[in-house]
Amino acid sequence: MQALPGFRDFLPSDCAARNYIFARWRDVARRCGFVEWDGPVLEPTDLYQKKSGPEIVTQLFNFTDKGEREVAMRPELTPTLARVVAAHEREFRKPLKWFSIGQFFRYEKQQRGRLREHFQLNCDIIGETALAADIELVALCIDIVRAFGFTEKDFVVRISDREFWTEFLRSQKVAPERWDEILQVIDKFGREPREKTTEKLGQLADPVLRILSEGGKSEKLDQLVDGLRARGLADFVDVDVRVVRGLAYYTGIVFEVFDRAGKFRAIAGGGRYDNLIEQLSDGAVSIPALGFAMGDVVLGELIRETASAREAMQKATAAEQKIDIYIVIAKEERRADALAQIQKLRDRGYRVDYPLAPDKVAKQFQTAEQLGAGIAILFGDEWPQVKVKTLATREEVLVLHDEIITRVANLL
RNA sequence: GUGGUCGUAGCUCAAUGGUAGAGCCCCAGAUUGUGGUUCUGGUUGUUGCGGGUUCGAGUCCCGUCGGCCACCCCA
Repeated sequence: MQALPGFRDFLPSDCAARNYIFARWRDVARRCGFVEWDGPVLEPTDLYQKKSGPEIVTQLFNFTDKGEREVAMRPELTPTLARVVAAHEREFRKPLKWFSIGQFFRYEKQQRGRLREHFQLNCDIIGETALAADIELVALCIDIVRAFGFTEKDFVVRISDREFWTEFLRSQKVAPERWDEILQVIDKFGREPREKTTEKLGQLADPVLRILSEGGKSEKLDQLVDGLRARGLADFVDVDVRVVRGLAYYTGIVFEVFDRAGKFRAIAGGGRYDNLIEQLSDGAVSIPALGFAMGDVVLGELIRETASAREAMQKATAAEQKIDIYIVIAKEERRADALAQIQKLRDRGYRVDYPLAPDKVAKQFQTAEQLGAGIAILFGDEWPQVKVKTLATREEVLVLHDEIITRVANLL
């Protein structure tokens, strides 16, 4: 038996890496004033079918439950967020700055960096129309990637604005019903043959291709970059109007994070979705919002393939997995005394381990070493004294058992 | 979902169509209370699974499942 395709087992080292990622996500988000929340892993399929665009539906991990309900494992958090905010927004002062770390699912053939399950950080700002919110969100996104040891040489945030395109389409007198379709074509630009793009755009082909090749400019995008420059983050961003993102609900600024080498899929992506909450609440609550998501899979790959980031992670996870004290029971008749001390040490907050079954002293020291213990305490013939050994220096001192705590406090 | 490619021990990989191996890991020892090194010994495989060709298949053919890559799509 093995795990289902696209689902991962997390062995201790994998879990350590995962916790390392979560810890940095959480730390930076909290540092920026975001508070953590979460929603259900299972949602009504309708939640996604209605508002996320038709593409998403074919890739849902969905089924009919025993109550004949059509349900789906959540593929993303934003629809849930919109629902929750619509229901509870009056309980909070605006703007809300919320983040969440959770597992998400999709049903599609897996590939590298693309599984059927992954963990994602979501950060959203709700109830603020000012561009300052967009700047804050992009800055947070940059700070989070930086927290893993990456620099402007390692990654870039490509920023665009859907309004840039909607204004263009309005100026070209294109019917609003066709906007989403044309944005999809722009999104695919570069992944599709040029002739196919031209054909789909029809008479819009010339102006659109001109913008795509010359690059677009807008006052809003300039202001956004200025805001980031004021924070010293301008080197992390590139304005690139080719970015529109696949989801239909985005209304303004959109952005994606890529590794500079272009080797991986997007590390993160997001944007403004000012109408989504109103749509999902059937017009009951109208409140602007924006957010981004960052997955653990691509980020983890980038960490493992970047020497500095990899070493930082290894150092942190090694330290996290180490224990403080290993208890060596040299004489089984001292086991009860050892356990009494173990309990005391653990109550003091030390990480303490010991052999569950009788074992040779040599083997016990080997185990102590392997577990990364700072010190070993040997219980044996010296009782009521014990030997406290600093493993790194091999120095050993005899202390009375009721002085262990103070001695240990000095050594660790 | 479509196409290509690969699948051998827990891991990394060997083996002209002719008896399935190595290293690492793990376990146990080196006269019984001291760890990173060393030495000795040991466990582990229906060669992913199921058919077929052949005197004989890990090796060739077909199917299937799984991994990887490209497409599709991207939250």
